[in-house]
Amino acid sequence: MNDRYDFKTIEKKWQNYWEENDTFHAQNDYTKPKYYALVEFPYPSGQGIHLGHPRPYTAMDIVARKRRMEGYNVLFPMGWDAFGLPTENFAIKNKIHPAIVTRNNVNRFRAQLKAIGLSFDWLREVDTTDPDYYKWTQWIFLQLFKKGLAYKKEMAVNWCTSCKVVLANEEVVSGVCERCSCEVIRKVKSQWMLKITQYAKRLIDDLEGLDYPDRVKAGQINWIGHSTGAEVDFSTSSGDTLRVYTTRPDTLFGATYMVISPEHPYLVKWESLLLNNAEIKAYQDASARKSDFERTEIAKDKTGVKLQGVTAVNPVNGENIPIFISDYVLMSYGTGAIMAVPGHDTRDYEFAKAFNLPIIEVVKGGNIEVEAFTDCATGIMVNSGFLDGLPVEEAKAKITAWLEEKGLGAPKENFKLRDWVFSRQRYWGEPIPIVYCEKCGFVPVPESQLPLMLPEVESYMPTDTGESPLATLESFVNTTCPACGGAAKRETDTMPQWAGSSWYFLRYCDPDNMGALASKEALDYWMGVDWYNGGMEHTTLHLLYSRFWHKFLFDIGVVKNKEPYLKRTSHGMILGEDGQKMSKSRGNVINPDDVIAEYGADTLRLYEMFIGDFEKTAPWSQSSIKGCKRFLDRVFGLHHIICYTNSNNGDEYSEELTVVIHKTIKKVTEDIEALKFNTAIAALMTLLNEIYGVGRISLTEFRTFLILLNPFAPHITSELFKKAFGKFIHQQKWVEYDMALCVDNEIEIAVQVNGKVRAKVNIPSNAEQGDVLNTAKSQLDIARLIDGKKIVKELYVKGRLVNIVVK
RNA sequence: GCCGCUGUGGUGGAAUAGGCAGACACAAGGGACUUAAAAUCCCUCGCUCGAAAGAGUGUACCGGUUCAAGUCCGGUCAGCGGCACCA
Repeated sequence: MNDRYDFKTIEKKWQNYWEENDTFHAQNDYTKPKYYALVEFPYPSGQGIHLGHPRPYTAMDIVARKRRMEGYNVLFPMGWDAFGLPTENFAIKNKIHPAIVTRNNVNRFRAQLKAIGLSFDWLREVDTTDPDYYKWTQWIFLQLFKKGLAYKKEMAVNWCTSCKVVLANEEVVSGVCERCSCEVIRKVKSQWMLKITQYAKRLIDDLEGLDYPDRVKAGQINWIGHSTGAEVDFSTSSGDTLRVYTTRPDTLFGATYMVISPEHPYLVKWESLLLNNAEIKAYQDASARKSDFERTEIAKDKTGVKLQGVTAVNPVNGENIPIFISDYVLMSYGTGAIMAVPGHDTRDYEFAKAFNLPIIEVVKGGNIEVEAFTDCATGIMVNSGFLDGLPVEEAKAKITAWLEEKGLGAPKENFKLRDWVFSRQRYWGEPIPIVYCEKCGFVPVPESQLPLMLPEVESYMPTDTGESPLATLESFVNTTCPACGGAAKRETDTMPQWAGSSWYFLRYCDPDNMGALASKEALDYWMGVDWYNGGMEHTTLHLLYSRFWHKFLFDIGVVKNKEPYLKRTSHGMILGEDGQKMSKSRGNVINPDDVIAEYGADTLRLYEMFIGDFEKTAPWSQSSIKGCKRFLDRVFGLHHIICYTNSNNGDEYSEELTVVIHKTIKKVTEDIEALKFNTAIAALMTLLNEIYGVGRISLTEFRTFLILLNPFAPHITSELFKKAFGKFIHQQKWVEYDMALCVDNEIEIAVQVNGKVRAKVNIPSNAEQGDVLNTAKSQLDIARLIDGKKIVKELYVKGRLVNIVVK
């Protein structure tokens, strides 16, 4: 036998075997216990996979392979989130149809993933750009529309000047486009919206009981931004009332002015009463021109204009107070109007200082000469009439009840979450299946006509008017109204990339179903996803969107679980060798294809898992990976020391290895579940070192070792197992350990005097405390140290150490 | 500002539930084998003093609790990620 492990041949051989035999195809055998392991499907970019892809994929592959050996019917699928801008931009630039670009990219991705030896069920592959798939994306949209959760609205949207496309708030990062880093401005457009806000409360509440990392839950809760308070009506001199939302109704006595958003309809309605319309108009224009980002960037200096000609009345004390417009009040949150309490709100304080407005202390505890006092926990009400002397929380309840009684206000909860802007003016997305008829309004395309196919166009270029390229296609646009049969026009916007990924995990359950997004039986059996691993960057995007869609599908009876994912984990990023994010511009990109060519897929897998804590970022190292290669070469070399005769130990392990093997089984079994792949591998390395220390390995031991290593390094273990046992390792059962055999008979413990280790002694692991202490004290080093001293305390921590405290 | 997280050798990182800090690797140094190199094998490897035995010291910093603290508590500093005029 050649001593060097020929990974190129062997890995290819097993990949071919798995492929030809559909080894990892999940059968719809509903009698077996199921396990659904899911990883986020990739966007098949033109660059192929990068080193970040194999990390989560290998991790869940390890879980999937282990689960199969544990007897589960495992669904571990893969697909392509293939609609999207980069493909479209590439298509425009190179004059190739985006569908062809997609097909090429997908083929490359698939080949690359297969070369890693991932045990995906390739018979269940899905592609969001496949009409048989997006038919159901459109179908879900229609259900949303029918339930009033999809609506069209004229609104200021985030407009990327380079992509010429509307972006969701979530896609705007620091004022620039998440994808191209170009400027994002505000532009008024008519957009399809999804009412995710209607699910805001449930999206928070149902997080309870889900096995998600706290940082993910906290991220979503923050993003949804729930608050409770009250709405209060302020009468004004126009005769109209202005309604405000406040989380601090207790401070109502301290409200010395009001501020409304520059876009507030009050300004239009009462324009005739206002004496300084020119000034107001100038301010409105200035803030309209600012992007959301600019508006929040200059947060430091408060600006605004006082309305001349109208005033408001504070409902609790009847005081006349001025009304301002300022862009620190957003029309999109609450009522677009606030009562300003400068004594107890930092922003109001700044504004009051800038405009020299009165500041009244109504909560005692701080120093409002210096800054606003905002602490709700310790403050006591003052200067507040019937609220005086109450703690803040009691005052909130009392004033809210009072307002309700007087008909001036009511309790109210609010969310920062906004509805989901669902329109994109691009070609490469799912057409929105809606027809606009002058007579009937927005009419859904009949479900029997789905999929509404993406038509062929001459050019995919977005138009300068901001319309989708589909708008230039008269044969597509002009149609008849499904309701009245009259002339009508099709919607030409397409869906955002998040649409297809909001339900793809359902399609995997039954990917070829032509009559439903998946059969009821398949969904009932496979859902929910038992373990979903993916990136932190999707906390407020994909993860939130898909939870929303799933809840909707639950409400209309399509799925039986109100939550799609039972358990969510997140992996850390792989950085370049310089500790920076890998990027072409930094020149620190390492190509997985090259790594596989040089070291093999098993080594890549092993190193990706060994590199560090799975949940944290880790820098790649071209030299550290060699350790994993060496390990596998040494595993291959085990055939030199196999004891084939093996006559006297049957199913048992040898005396020298029994404990370390049981310990390793326990460690690997538990560490995989806890995402501690790095220490699981370390334990296998330790075991291998022990085996080489002993100098021989029995077939039973070899078998156990290979099974433990198999999820991490499936190719080499499949080969060695087949050679040694003539069987397939993926058909074996996972190995078990005996707790009683995880401890050595004799163990070494530390002996401390006053908390410092002064000696080590060997004791039987089951020794009694008294015997251990006597042994410890009889040690020369210890006897010397405690001689003549008074023993204050003696402790024995079983199996660990002895501590003798002396004075 | 708010929320979440992190800080351990030359490097990546270990350390159960408060119980021997540095597992497992990488790099480095020394040695064996080799004409030589690669590969492989053996040894050393936190820091200070010491030839060694050994002693002292050490988990960002300051303090506390404890027989015992990387781990728990209080405070400080530094860094990372997310949100950010949300009333």
